[in-house]
Amino acid sequence: MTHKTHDTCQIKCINPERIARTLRGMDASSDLAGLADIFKMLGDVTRVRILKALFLEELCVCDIAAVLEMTQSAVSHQLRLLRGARLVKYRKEGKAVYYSLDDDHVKTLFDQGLEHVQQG
Amino acid sequence: MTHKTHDTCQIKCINPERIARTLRGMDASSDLAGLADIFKMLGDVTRVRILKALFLEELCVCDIAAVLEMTQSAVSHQLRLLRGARLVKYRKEGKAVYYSLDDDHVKTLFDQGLEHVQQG
DNA sequence: TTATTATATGAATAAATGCTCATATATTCA
DNA sequence: TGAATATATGAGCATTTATTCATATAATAA
Repeated sequence: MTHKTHDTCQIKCINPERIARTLRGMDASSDLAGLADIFKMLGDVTRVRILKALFLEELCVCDIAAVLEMTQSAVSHQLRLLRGARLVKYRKEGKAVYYSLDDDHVKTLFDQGLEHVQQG
Repeated sequence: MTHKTHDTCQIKCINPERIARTLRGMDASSDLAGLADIFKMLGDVTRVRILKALFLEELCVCDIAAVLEMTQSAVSHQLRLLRGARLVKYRKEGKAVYYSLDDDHVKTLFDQGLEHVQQG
């Protein structure tokens, strides 16, 4: 992921005008790295399954673990990432922590993604 | 990524009915792994930048490399993945290979993603 | 208090991933 | 033909990442 590119393309390029034009368009587009991060967050089977489960029903951590047939620890680690991305919210009830979709934010993210890739 | 879960959740779970209900809903939802793969493909800055550039203009490989300030090799490797996901198409012209967005397929993917995560 | 239960988290590990380097495959041109 | 150009690709490497294991934190119950 983070091999920094040090040197510029050495190849004699075919069409400098096209490159310049594209570069101007690229500058205009704001945060492509942030956009990639959004997709990266959704690009994991476990996280997608968790989101799907939470779409169906509010669940505590050990319920999610049972549904996915995974350890509590693995689920908890992924929930932390989803929390960080504000894709899920939670409430405490005694010892249990109940997670649910943060619907508005999920929708916002999708709209952003759609908008970006479809028209710039 | 591929640490297979061997044993089932050992914790005494809080609500078996909720788990059963959720499991029925999960079964109904088809290909969550495929859905995650779609997002994974879009979850990389280089690939997002390539798609953005190709949204703006049809470009040959060395043009893309110049725009992104990356090596031809790095770009070519990513183009291979994008080709495999049918997010881009290409045509040959002499020595050059011109890439462009496979718009219909990009749109289809987004619609699928949206549909899946938003309602099931 | 102590024991139990539910969750969170740091460290370690294995697998995946993106890039570089070298090289192979076309294609064009002299 | 041989040289130059454009692209593709395999191997190797470093980084990232998802999981496991052990343990910490917090809440409840005895």
